[in-house]
Amino acid sequence: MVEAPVADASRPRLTRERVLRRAVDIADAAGVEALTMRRLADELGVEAMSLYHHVRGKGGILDGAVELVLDELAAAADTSAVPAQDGGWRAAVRARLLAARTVMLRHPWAPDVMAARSVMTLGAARHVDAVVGLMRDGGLSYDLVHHGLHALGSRMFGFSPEIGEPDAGDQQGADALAGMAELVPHLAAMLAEVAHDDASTLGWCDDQAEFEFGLDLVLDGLDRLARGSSAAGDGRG
Amino acid sequence: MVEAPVADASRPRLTRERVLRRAVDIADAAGVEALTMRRLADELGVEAMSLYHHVRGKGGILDGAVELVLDELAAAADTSAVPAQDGGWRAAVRARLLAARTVMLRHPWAPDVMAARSVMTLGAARHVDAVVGLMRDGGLSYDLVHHGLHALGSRMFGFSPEIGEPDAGDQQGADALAGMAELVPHLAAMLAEVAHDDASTLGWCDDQAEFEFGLDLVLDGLDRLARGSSAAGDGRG
DNA sequence: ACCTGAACACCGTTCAAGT
DNA sequence: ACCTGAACACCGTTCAAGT
Repeated sequence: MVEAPVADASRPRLTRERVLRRAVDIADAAGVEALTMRRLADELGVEAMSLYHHVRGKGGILDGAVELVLDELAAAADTSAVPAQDGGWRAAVRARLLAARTVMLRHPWAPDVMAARSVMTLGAARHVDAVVGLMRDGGLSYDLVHHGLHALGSRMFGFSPEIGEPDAGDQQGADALAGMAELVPHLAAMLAEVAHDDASTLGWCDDQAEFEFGLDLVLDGLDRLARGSSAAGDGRG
Repeated sequence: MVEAPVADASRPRLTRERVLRRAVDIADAAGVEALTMRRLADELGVEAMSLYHHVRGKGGILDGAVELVLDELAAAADTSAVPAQDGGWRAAVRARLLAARTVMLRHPWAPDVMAARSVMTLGAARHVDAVVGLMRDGGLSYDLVHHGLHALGSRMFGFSPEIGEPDAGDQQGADALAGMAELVPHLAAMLAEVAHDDASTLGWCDDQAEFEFGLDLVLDGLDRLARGSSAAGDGRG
């Protein structure tokens, strides 16, 4: 009746790999705030302290979980790669970042964790390295590539943080804005018109379309600069 | 010898305003993670529970602190406003977002809090409304303005989250990258060249210059689209 | 109405002890 | 080497009690 306390076949040996996989699963299903040492241990059929034998604490778990996501990203980018000559570096970079996005959409917590613990991990560096390689092969100078990485910002990893604009279905945000329509007339007018035009989405914004719009704006700008046709920044220096 | 317990002249009456101001001070000086109910109360010479009579808990404090920062932003944007006709909407938007940036640089925690608790507050809506107004007056359609807001992303509020690239003086990131130089050859080569060229900053990147580069890239792209000269996004739809 | 002290339900983590 | 239980030092917050 009493369960065998250790070396049970129903509880395979604890492993760094198993710990991190389960951490990703929890974050996917319930968000990072639900990813606690005690819950993670519990789901693995173990005590919280046992985890410390396989990972360097909570921080190590977050870093390791992100690294698993970045492995997924690398795999997705490989399978959806575009032939280099087929539209040039621009199409190749575009395809890679859209592939990255499909992975990040499966792990919405990953961007937040990457932002909070911004260290240059191997997985992140490899992704950036691939993009740098594509741009360089396309004839961009390292200097322009460098500016380009900054201009891409978080779009580099397939997402763009949406601040200030309510998401599709954000009823609370919609109500709040409606309540202050007379205080923000331009914004209210814009949203009224856009919401009316764009019946394809439930709410106001099609995140995927907006991501691609912003991405193309940056890639087009870089392409133009690479060709030397015009200078960005006539305002200052 | 014993201090008067209440109505002491050295302890002015607790007020929502005083609570929020002190919250901003703590976050500025020690980061958001140092902003706890107990510490905040302590610095105000009061018990933690007293705060609940003036704010709606920790969340209300964070929201209120951000709102104070946005008030500062509005004031800074007003004083550095550019005449509308002087370079058109582009220069006016540019000036406002650079003004926003100077404020956000004084409160580096604010972007994180805004991202974490993304509700459309009055202060945020007013800032966005001003930008929409400038663009609209410049002749952009509401539809283009809407896309433009998404493309600007967090640059709207004067910052751009830097993921994956070590900051200036990030020795740990530098060491990490040096250790995997052979695994990320393009990235290593780029950084070696850029670091050599750019002797003006201590580290690799001049954040202000990169912010302006990205901002100008987006504004130029929008301006070009408004003039109808070329389409962004030849890749898809 | 405003403020307090004790307590509750959580965190991540250290430590000494088990096998 | 691996896992455990109790404990520590924190959190935000509820509650009943004070003035």
